[in-house]
Amino acid sequence: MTESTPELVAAARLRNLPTRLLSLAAMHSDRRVNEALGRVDARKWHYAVLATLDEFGAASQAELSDRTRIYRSDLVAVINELTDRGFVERAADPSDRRRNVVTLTRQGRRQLLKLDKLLAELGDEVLAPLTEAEREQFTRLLTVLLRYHDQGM
Amino acid sequence: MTESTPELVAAARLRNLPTRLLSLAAMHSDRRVNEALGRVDARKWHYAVLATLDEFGAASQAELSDRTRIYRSDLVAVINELTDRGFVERAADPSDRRRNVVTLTRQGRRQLLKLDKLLAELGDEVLAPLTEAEREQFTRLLTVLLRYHDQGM
DNA sequence: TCGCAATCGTTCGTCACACTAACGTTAGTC
DNA sequence: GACTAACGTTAGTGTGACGAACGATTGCGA
Repeated sequence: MTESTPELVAAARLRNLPTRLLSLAAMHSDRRVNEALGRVDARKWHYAVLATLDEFGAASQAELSDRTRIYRSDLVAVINELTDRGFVERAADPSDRRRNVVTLTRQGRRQLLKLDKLLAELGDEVLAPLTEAEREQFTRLLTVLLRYHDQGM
Repeated sequence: MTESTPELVAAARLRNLPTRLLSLAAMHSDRRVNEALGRVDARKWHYAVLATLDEFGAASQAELSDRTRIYRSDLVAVINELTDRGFVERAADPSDRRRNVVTLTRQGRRQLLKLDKLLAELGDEVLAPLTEAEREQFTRLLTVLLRYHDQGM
């Protein structure tokens, strides 16, 4: 009814390889998130930008890129999409005409709240099999890893 | 000396989003793994196939695909690469001429041991900031997640 | 004050990866 | 002996991370 594949098991070496587990888990998680966001015509970059603007106020694209880890080149399209949807406004910075100032609109803030809820649900869904304590432990460990490698964060 | 970027911090909402942490951590990990394997002219699929053959013996490509999660279509190229390097042999299965039988060679087993060591080092490197107990906890949590979502594994 | 280097936004292109579709070949089934 | 299903293979799609180059602008040092 659900799956016709025999569901063969992987080799022990693979099952115990932490880098592989991490990769597979992230794939699943990403897929879920992308699907769910796609259903409301959003992408995770949208959320990243909206949340950043909400927390730090209007910013240049360079700053947004640094904070969200979105490449400057890719950020262009993201801002385009957000302006098309009326969630942000892009204007030339009068004090430095190389820059743009990206501003969160009222609709943008509303969308942010909507995505907040959606992503919270998704997080619960992805971490469903973990207890509350385990979830905290999990995010703590991930944070430690990121802080260590990536000097950012 | 190392980084010229100001290293801006991300928004709190993003810092606490488990799906995002997972994604970022996996990206870092994958990148390290791919780089390291690339330096010895390998890919992670190579390891997956070699390990599977070592553990379960000669197999058809369909079975390898099921066990390694590599798509049948992509597996073709992987087996090509491995035969080019002399690590596996591909022959028609006499008992079912639709299938191929993929066999691990002596060189293949040697390569597997080499990759074993390399990946163990990489695992240590990636999980460096975690204590031994935390590492076990981490892989355990990942396994729980995978087992829950993905009915395979 | 002039020239050089750096920064910003933008466009274009690349590379790898997950994933689908279609197809010829071969095996089992009724 | 026709139909269906599995196998390996080819080709193609979509996306995401990433790099190169460029015009416009700014700041800095000679």
